[in-house]
Amino acid sequence: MNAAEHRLEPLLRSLEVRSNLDEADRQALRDLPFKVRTLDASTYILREGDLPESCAILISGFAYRQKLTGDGARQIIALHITGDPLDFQHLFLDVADHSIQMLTHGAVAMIPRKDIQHLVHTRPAIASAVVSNILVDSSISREWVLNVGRRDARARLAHLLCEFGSRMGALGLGGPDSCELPITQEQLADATGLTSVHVNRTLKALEAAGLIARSKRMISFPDWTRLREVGDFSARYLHLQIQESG
Amino acid sequence: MNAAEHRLEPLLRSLEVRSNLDEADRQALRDLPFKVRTLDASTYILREGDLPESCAILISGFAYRQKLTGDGARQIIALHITGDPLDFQHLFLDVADHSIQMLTHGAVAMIPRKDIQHLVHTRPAIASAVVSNILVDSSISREWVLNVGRRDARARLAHLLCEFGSRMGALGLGGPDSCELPITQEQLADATGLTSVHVNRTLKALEAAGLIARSKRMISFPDWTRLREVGDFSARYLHLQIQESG
DNA sequence: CGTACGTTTGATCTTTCTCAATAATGGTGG
DNA sequence: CCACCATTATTGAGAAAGATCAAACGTACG
Repeated sequence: MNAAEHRLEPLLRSLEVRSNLDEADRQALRDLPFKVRTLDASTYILREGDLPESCAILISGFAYRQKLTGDGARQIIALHITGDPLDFQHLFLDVADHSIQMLTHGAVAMIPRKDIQHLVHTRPAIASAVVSNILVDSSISREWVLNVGRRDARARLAHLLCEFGSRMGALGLGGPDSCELPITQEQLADATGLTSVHVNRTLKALEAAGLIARSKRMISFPDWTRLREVGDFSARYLHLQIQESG
Repeated sequence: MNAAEHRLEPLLRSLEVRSNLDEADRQALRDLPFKVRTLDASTYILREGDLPESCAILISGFAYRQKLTGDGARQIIALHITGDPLDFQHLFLDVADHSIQMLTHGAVAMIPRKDIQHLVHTRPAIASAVVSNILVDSSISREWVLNVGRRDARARLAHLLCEFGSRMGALGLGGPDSCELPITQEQLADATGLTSVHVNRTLKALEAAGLIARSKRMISFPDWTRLREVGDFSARYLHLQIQESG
């Protein structure tokens, strides 16, 4: 990363995956006031029940959304990567209905609600980008319901990995056949509605079948085509403007 | 229902559950051009891959959203009741990423995209109501991920029934302890990620425990408090302005 | 070099699925 | 109103995916 790069540049890249902004829109976004908070892994960005007054944008690292059942079981609801807006929801709703936590060390830009609201009201292209972002998050949630509800462990994990790889690829993070995946097997279990033990066994099976390879916090996809088949993955629901191989 | 009632009145009631509209907003909505389509149960309103040019509002009956896996397993992603907008998503995105079907016989009002878009651009309160509706659907999807991913069959079904009862109650459809539930056990299975056989057994168990009672297409809740406990249900994620007992 | 966290493995148990058959139920034409 | 058909609900028996419990193994880091 260019040391002099504007801190909100990842947000622009993320929005421009799906929406067209002109130079004035881009500049208006760059001119937003914001505070950067550097956060360690597992720090809460937002807690269920909060009434946030500013909007968090993930400008480096990874994060996730989660909900808990009454008896403490955890479900990860979404994964987020550098550039993702985490909080557009609270431009329109008051109470947070879920929590957001850092997955890795990273940084977040906090932008006052009213400043983004002002841009949304004055710049149609930005309003459209904001709502599109909200809608794509919503589409991903629906796909997760299908994934958790109707696919077996093998397909479920393969699908999750395909989604992650595709989204990383669309943002230019990670090469065509490998990317960073800094997540524990327990978190993977919480994202897929499985047990960490079963995730471990299923991951090993995928690896033995030559569909993935793991090392440290990286994952690679030696046979992307077959991984997509196994995971029953089609990228349509991600609404990427350029439909890629994944 | 008043025979002379405007056909879009259910939409107004639905939006006003969460958003404040003034009389001019209401009139602008009533003045929208639309065509009514009467539809039988299981008719498709929208298919995955479509590029809809108009926006469907459910003005009577029930509908559901669904996605299919590659090998034909079905997951119901959302249930919709009279008054629900089914298609606000396509004011901003082009390709449908899931299908919508009628659950019962009913009717839909089709409003041209551009006419709603015009209202959204000129009436902030309507824009806010539209986006809030989208966000609440999104919140419900997240809760469904948790429900399907981390609750056992008993809790999962109880939760779904609580959600349905609460939403019906919020719209004034159905009394405090019973409402219409015109859904087969197979559809209930597809909504919860279970099998119809298991849904049947679980439903009977809930009934034997005195938590629900079924007859024809009605369901009643003899012990709402305990049903909420069993279903681990809290209505926060529905973002109802008036927090009710459910 | 020890502690904490994450991964891996084995053995056993449970929930839920699958397969298969039977009973209700609702709607239809006569 | 009745006989018939299609759909939906119910029940039983057996199988399987995944959970649970418990322990050992690696690895990073202070």
